[in-house]
Amino acid sequence: MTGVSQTTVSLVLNGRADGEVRISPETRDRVLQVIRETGYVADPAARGLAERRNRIYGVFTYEAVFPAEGADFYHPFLVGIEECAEEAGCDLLLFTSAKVEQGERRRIFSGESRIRLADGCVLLGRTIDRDDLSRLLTEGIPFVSVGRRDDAGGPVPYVGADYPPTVRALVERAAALGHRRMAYVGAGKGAESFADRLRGFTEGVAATGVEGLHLTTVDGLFDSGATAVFAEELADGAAIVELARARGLDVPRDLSILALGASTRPVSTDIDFAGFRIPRREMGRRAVELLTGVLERGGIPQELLACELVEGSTLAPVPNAER
Amino acid sequence: MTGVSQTTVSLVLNGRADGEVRISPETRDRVLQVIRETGYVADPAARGLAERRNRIYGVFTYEAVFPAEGADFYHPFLVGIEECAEEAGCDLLLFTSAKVEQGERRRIFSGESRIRLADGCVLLGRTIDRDDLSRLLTEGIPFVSVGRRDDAGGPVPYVGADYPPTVRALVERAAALGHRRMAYVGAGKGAESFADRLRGFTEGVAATGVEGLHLTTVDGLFDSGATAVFAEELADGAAIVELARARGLDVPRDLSILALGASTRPVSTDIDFAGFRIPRREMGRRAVELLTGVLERGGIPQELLACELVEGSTLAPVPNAER
DNA sequence: TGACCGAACTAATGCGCATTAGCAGGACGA
DNA sequence: TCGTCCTGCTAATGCGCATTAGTTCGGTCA
Repeated sequence: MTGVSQTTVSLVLNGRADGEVRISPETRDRVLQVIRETGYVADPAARGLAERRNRIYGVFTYEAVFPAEGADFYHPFLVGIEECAEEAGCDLLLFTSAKVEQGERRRIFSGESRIRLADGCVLLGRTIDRDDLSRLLTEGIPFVSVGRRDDAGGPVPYVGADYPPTVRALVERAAALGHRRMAYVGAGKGAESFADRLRGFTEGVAATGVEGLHLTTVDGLFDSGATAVFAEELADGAAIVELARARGLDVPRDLSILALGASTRPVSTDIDFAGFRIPRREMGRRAVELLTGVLERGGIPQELLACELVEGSTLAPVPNAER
Repeated sequence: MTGVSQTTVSLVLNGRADGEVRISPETRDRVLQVIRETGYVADPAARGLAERRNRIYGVFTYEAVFPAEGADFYHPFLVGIEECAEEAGCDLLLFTSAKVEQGERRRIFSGESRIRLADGCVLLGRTIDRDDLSRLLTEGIPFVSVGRRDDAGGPVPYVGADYPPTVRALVERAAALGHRRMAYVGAGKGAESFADRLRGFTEGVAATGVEGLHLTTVDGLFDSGATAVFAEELADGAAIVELARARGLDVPRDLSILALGASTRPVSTDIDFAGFRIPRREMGRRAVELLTGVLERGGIPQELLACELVEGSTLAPVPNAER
């Protein structure tokens, strides 16, 4: 339509009137005019193939991004991810095609993995398959995990929540209120986040010189003599409160309960737990920022963000305690 | 590595051992073996370029897909969309790059529209720009709107909620309870959904022979003598309840209030309104199904799904009414 | 007048795949 | 012995762009 070559249009479209190549202003205007009239837009797929980048950030989750029911642990992360992707001018790709079989959870590398459609990828999940992680590393696919991850055949890029000092601070806070016997209820392993929380608890106990117990389940909790309980997740905390009340105990007068972070399981409680706030939105934002950095400069970023302590109403001084 | 051509690998990869082309079982197995060993996966971008399809469904929303605050009107739609995309084996692309300027809402065609990255697109929004719609039509981009849309230079493919008969049924229900003077509060235009609700109200009023008023705002509502109020949105209903109570009115004893569908605005109320349930999840699912149909067979599907009436606790008989 | 140069473009190539046409070689029938 | 057909494969092309290496043409200068 303009009588110029495809090359010229491409050049004009990308504003490449710099040193190497030159286009006369008249030609440029003419091309731009036609582009405006016809509403021509370069095919992003072809552009991506040639440029070797698609301006797409992938978001991988093992479960549905949009959960059908109730409280959504991952939502705040996604809010941050979307905000930051918007600023970066990238689209977000949700790997909904990664379903394996009915009932099974998604897999990053399942058959025709379409992960390479994205320039890079943000990984979301309480745990992430170690094989998936190590394959991502060996294949050199740029990614950032939301949540700290142990090495998987090499260091994993992540932005996590800094649980150990946070939990430790909570232990110290409880100790300052006179608690001398505390219990951590939860696996303390499996997910990195659980291990980190238990570690913080252990450190805090050591630092304050109080007695610390680690119980895998609530069994024996009420006979343990603990006056402060650290629940691994919010849902655990809610369950413990229920049990305590059923035994006629008052929370926090008779028993203090601290919930370590939000819950990855659906839970409905309006208890204002003492504990901390995971900076989920910030983590999402930061993950995208780090991913952008990885794409531009490479590297294996590893960051931990501080959690904000929450006063709550489930932590009280030990009555008649000798301070 | 196998000593065969790229063509052969492509053929094996796609299981194209049918009529036209044939590959000997030995060769096939050898190729598959190497594929398994190396973990080779075809580049989806190149594949997309050649195949002219990406197995990506786009999701366009004018606001953030993951809203930062509170109640999320669009979430249930997205649940359905994700479910169905998963079944179709497609990935979902969120057009987060479509941001124009700080504070402005997204636009479908802004500069470098990347919408063609998707094979087709699902549109979500209370209203959708008419120019955007008509351009989608003229450019022949496959899409399905969630929510009925008026023609925009041609019929628009959509799956909507069937408001008119639903609202009409509510009017009849109110009439059966003795209400003889009813008011519709809301613009009744702007969005197709509002127009449809008002239309249903008007039809219902005509069919039952009661008096019907249309008020754009709540001004004058309490002097109108209406005993049943139809609020255009949930948020309006909540506001009206507040106002009524402030005037010392009891809902529903003194005034019945019906909320027409959920709210596109954030609202926090735990009132169990009489009204109906918009089948949002189903609409999301159906939109993806229809989009798949459009991609395979073309056409302009237009569907309306029935809404389920909700009994609620804000609709009561008129006291001392002559039935 | 011819060598040289820069400005303004374009031809050609490649990105990594899918697809089509065609080729080599063996079997088979006449 | 030759033509034909079938099997099993590959060369070549194109998808729509970005990019590189020219090419053309009109000055400029010696």
